[in-house]
Amino acid sequence: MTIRTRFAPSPTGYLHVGGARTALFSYLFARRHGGRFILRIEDTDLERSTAESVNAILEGMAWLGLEYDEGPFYQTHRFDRYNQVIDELLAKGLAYRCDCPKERLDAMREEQMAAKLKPRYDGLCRHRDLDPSQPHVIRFRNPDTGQVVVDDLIRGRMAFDNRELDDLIIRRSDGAPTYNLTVVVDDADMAITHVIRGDDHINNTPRQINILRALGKEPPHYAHVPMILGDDGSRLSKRHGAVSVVAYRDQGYLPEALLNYLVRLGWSHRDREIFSLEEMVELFDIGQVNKAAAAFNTDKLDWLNQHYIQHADPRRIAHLLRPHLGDLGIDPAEGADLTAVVAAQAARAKTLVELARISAFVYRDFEDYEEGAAKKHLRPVAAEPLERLRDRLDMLALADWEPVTLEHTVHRVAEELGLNLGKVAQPLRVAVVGRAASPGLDITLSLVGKEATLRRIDRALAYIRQGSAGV
RNA sequence: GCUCCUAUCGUCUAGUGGUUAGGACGCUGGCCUCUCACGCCGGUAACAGGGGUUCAAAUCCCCUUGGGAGUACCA
Repeated sequence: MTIRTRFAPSPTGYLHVGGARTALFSYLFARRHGGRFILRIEDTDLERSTAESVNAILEGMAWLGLEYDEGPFYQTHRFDRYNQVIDELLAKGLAYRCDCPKERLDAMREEQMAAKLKPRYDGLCRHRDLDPSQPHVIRFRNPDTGQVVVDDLIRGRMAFDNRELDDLIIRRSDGAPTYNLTVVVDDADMAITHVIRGDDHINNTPRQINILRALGKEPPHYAHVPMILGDDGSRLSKRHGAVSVVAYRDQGYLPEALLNYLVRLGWSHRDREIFSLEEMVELFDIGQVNKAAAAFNTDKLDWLNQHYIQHADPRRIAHLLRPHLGDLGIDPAEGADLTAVVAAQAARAKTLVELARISAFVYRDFEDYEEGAAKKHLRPVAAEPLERLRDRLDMLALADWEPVTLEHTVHRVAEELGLNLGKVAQPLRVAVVGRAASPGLDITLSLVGKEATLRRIDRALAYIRQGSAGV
């Protein structure tokens, strides 16, 4: 039998990292076993579902590269089917109409809570024969004895007593079916073999199995993956910074970094940390997934992102970097080859945003010197080496403006002046970059170009003289 | 409240009765070095508590405590 899994988000917000991980696990499990991965949009809550959310989810999935084989299916397109099932349950006496007013239900709940009981519908309408033309909801007649046993792929055996459950509503008074009914009908109709979802659904599982059995279907296998918590161990929310997958993209994270981070949240393979999507597919084992919730740690995500920026094809990174440079008002077409810039800078940035920020100097003169750097390196003693550098560099032909010659020039100036290389290199670096950190000077100068280099050295010399005059 | 799930370094995890409790991020010492990174070498730090079972428990059982979820005409 072909393995079939599904990701079934409800479009009431963006695709967040917890949902993305659930989707990833579901995707990996299907791919690992040569099965099919299905996307289903659970939009039966007409009030809260939006088209924007659907788009955000689709966009997030596409960015991560989690391709689905079937779908997206929309539950709102399947109301006829749900009603057909509900009518069938009604006809078999496995469901019934109920017109209990909200006030009665609320009062009952309060009484039960006060008596330290679990709030449950008391089944008042179970044996009443209501007029279908009057407003009503449909409730599922849940078995009231016995228990439901679930052999969860992640948690092992879980048992629930039927007497803890009550008769849940499967169709609202407005005629719209509810989640616990639709999910069961769809999973059965779509021949889902493995339901992989967040563990917030554990408590729904026995109800769904009961409905499934009433329909004469065999339940699928279940795997409930734990939730993702915020940095501080509390429930993940906006307060913890980015939670939406697309927001990570906008902040300069690579999809492979986020996927790698998410897969290691709850799953591991020996001592290994780096996994491509293909490697995950090859090695993933749902039974190996951790049972406990995991806290999201941005530091580790940053480390992975830096790793991937560093090891990816610089041409691809260059392409992805363009919009971030654009955000800084820079068009890299008007300067050094962006791929060369990426090759020089990749090891220095945790995100593409940072990469753009530390590379801006290649394409335009910086605004101000970094305070500490100027104070330390652009002092009067730096004037002589800078002047000498300016002369020597000016003498270089444009054709000689390349790393080897440039490095040689800087070394020669240091020797001539009898100075440590650092006394020459650092003032030059601050003069050209504006800060005390950059790639090797040979590369840095070659990227910046002759004209801008000389211009910036002049600017630094003026800065030094101005500073001395003020003392 | 009730039901269910859950518990190894700060964080992510390895571990399935016998280990000096391993790795990774972070932090930190050093090497490399024209700076910053990268890289390399080293250090820091954990079995929530209490009872059992066993020759032997991080591993099995029970209780407590902590964390999470559900308890809707949300999904």
